[in-house]
Amino acid sequence: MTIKEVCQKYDITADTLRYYEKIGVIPEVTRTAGGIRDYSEEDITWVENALCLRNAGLPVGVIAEYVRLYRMGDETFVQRRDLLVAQREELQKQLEQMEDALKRLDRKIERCNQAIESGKCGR
Amino acid sequence: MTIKEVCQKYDITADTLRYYEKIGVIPEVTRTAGGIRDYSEEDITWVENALCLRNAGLPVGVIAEYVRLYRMGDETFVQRRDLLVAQREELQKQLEQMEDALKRLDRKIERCNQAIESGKCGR
DNA sequence: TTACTACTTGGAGTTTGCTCAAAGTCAAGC
DNA sequence: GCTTGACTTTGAGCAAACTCCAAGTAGTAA
Repeated sequence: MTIKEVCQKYDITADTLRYYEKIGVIPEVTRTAGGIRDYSEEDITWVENALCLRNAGLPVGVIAEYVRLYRMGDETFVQRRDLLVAQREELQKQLEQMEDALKRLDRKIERCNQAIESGKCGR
Repeated sequence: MTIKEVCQKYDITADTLRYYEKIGVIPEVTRTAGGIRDYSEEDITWVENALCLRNAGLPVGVIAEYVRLYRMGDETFVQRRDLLVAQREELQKQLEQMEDALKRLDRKIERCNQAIESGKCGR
């Protein structure tokens, strides 16, 4: 799969894909004889992993660190778990804050709607 | 309430509070005769509002726009509601992505734990 | 009055995460 | 063989959200 196909599939730019590879958010991608990226199934899986975690707000440095540990093999299971657990906690905290904000937005929306319905809007 | 007390209360820096005021994320704060900020109850409520929405990831520009509309009075209920609803949708989407990521982390953590328990770790 | 500290402002600097540009390389079609 | 277009690299540039700094002022304590 070419870089173009991958970025169309996931709606990201080729620059971002190359950037992720450069900083280790995904491992080095398979290349053709000519040096052109040719994403394998496994490469794609790494891309999906990276996008999922990035969309959830995990810093690229943390994801890169996880990938680095993963590629070091079986000795790093404990470190990997510790990293993952720490990120899980961060994410959980973030989720709670977002639920708070959602409630706050809902209350505000409700108040706006009441004002609009009661004809208050625009005097 | 002085700026120092406010930033201790909410664990943010005075620079951030001044920055929020400057860009309109909170309205202009009450001052003493000498020009020093003296946060009123209402000012504090605005600070809490700003922090809640910021912690949930809303851009400062959007929060500032809401504050601007709010201060324009009753004519802006419809615009305010539209802004809030749009942000609510963003937030909802983000929440779903984070839940996905949480599941992904949990699966990874589980796999690490199994490897660790089965003595695979460290050979 | 004189220190001293905490505040003030405006503006520059930092970090994160991309994003773009320049210059060169590769592969396919004519 | 030559052109074309998509790829390659390196490095600079950019936006968001702070964060820090310098220079000045305000209020208190001795």
